[in-house]
Amino acid sequence: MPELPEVETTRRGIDPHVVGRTIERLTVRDGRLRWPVEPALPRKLAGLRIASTSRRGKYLLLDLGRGTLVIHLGMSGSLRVLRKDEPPRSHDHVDLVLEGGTLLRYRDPRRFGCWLYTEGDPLELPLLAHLGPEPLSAAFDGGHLFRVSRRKIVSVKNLVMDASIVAGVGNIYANEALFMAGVSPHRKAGRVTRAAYDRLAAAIREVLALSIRRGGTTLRDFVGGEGEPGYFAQELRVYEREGEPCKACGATIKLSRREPRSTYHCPRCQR
DNA sequence: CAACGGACCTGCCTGC
DNA sequence: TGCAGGCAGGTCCGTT
Repeated sequence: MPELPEVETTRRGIDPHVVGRTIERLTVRDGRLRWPVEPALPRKLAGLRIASTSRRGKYLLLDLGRGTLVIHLGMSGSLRVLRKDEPPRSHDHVDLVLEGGTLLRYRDPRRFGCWLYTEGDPLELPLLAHLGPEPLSAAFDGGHLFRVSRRKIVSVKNLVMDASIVAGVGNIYANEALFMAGVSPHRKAGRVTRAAYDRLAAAIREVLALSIRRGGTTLRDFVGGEGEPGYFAQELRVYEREGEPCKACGATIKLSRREPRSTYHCPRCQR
């Protein structure tokens, strides 16, 4: 479910409710996530204070002073701030109970997410260390995409969805950014020009930033930290618009399932 | 090393 | 109505 804008929306939603708060306890109802939640985690977290929140790609980081909690929402995860007496529902696998009447509740039906804790530098975890630049940082631009794509035969869409190339771009925003840049998702990455990569990098930044301003994209079940849906779905130009007219030229939006993920594009606007 | 497919899960929708 | 099949916002890992 969540790509970078949804994770950032979640971070912004929970931040004012959790920063400065002390962890009373961690309740793990079902620790069978992507990697099992370590049994010692509740003991390690109790009494620690949340100093700040941050994000790297689609990973959410809670700085606890002594260590860092690293949370990923997988395909179906969400985090919400709730009152402590709110009864848990199905798939509410983890509660971070805070002093003062609130808790941070993690729901993840598919259990593709994770809760990890490290006392070292979280950015040096193998999971995070190989991530490419943050798309909203100065380190990410068309030159970067051009350099890392030479001689590659994967499609340009698969290239920008590779987290080691650029962090946080998933299927929705890859489709949207390629449309905005006028680049066909099916082109081989190594054959895309420098000028097209300049447009694509700009489009990626633009679409992510705009979606964050809209609170992310809610297609089915995404909610931010305060339970609110995101409103970017109404601005999608190609994603899940198969058979509908292109908003720019009127041509029919095409869907291809020949790639691992559904790929939408306008055959007239994107070359 | 790059590229690909399978794997991990549940829910929801479609079509027979 | 039931059930099989396909699909969904992610991404690691093993095999070519």
